[in-house]
Amino acid sequence: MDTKQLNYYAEQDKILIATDCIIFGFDNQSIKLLVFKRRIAPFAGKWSLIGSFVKKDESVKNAAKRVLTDITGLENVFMKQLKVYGSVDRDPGDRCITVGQYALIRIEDQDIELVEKHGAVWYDLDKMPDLVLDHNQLVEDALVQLRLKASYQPIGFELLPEKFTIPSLQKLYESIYQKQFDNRNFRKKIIALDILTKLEEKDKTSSKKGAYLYKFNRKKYDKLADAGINFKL
Amino acid sequence: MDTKQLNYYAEQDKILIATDCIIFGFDNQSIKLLVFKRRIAPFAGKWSLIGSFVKKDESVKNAAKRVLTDITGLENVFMKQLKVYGSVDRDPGDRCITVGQYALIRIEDQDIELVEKHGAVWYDLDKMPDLVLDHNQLVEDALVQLRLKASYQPIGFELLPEKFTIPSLQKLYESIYQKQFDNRNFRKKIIALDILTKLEEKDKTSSKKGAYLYKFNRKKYDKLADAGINFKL
DNA sequence: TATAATAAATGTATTTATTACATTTATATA
DNA sequence: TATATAAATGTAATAAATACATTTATTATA
Repeated sequence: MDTKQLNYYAEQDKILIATDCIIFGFDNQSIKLLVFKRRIAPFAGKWSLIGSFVKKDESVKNAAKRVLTDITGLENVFMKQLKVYGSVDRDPGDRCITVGQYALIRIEDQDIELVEKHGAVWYDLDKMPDLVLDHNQLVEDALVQLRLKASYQPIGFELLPEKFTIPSLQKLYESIYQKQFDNRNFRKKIIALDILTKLEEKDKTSSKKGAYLYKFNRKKYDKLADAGINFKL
Repeated sequence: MDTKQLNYYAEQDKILIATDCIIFGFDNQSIKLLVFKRRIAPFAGKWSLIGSFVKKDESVKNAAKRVLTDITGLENVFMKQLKVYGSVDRDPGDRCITVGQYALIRIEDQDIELVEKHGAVWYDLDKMPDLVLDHNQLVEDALVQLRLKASYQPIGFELLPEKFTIPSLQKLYESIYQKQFDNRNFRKKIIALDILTKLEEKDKTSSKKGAYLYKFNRKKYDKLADAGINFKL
């Protein structure tokens, strides 16, 4: 760093900065990712994460929120920074760094028309098409991050409907970790967290007996999210 | 995202991008942070993290490496991305986003002359001066990150000398978490990780009895760092 | 040369969490 | 009323975390 003054900023290189959203959604069966076919050259027509350049008068965070709202119609979505991808030649279009930001949404809440209008498609993790640039890497990193997050914070609030069953919460975890858990132990563990409120109602869409619906206790949930847990499955 | 082609990139805003290093060091007693007095306006003369603008022809990672080497003389330092700070008005100098990157170094390895030449100073966490811009926030976030990292990966390799004692490893953890641990349980737990090799030598600088020196078993250490642990203290 | 002072090293019993594992229950439909 | 289906439940065994006090090796000093 030099000792020049005042117009030091003016002498520096300016660079394109983008953000790409890794949009996770859950439909009570499995976790999915929203991607679309890129519209701009190079690689127009190839599968891509959904993103945008960051404008000079908006924050990096708001750029991602704008993208999310444009595509899904949703506001106040849970988003978290993943990582910056800043290598010199990651984008043949021009020197451009991107900030990966992942979002967690309830698929049922989306504005389907908007999503379809943009040609965006939900893919299961094990059926993801190949993506442009370093986007496969972003997805892989986001999954690692999501799994890590799930191990020290409760998850589900952002991905499940207001009322949900324990079997569907288990499906969420199984889908994130891509493995099966023992239902007795899962139930025991999740109930021990003391963040669920059991309702009288049952959901009978997936069995004759029906499964009791639960809600998250938002206060306790947030408290745990803040304090951190040790959730090993 | 629009559907224009080819020179779409050319129409986008370019933005200044910087990186700021949160440089953690350990001197066998406590963990410290390296800061210096900022040289450029605005806020010249105020305490600041050490950083640089990212040049068009270097990666974000290499910009941080360059800073580290310039200041400490060290190469191949452990560095990890923390977060992007991208709000519109974080820097009154100009619209500028910064990538926080934290480094772990052994203080004893530094090139003291270089460090002093730059007017950089090591501060204990509880004695840190107030920093410019959002740098206090970066430090706070880096600490949270470091504690999180320490809970799922072994740490110490990058911060301790090649040979070290268990009491000094404990001091490192205590310094990071800013609390005391029971020495019997700490020893039990760290030995159970099976990443230490006990040497015949003793270090007698801090007691008459002397404490046995240990080395990390790099292979096992890396394997654990990769696989992840559950290190709760 | 014996004694005091200092930090290092060590073990155990108790509590808590994790794991593995199989049966019964409620309900809709045939 | 029998059948099929997923939901709900409990326990014993093992492993991990915690709380806690004494002995040891050595140097410096009386």
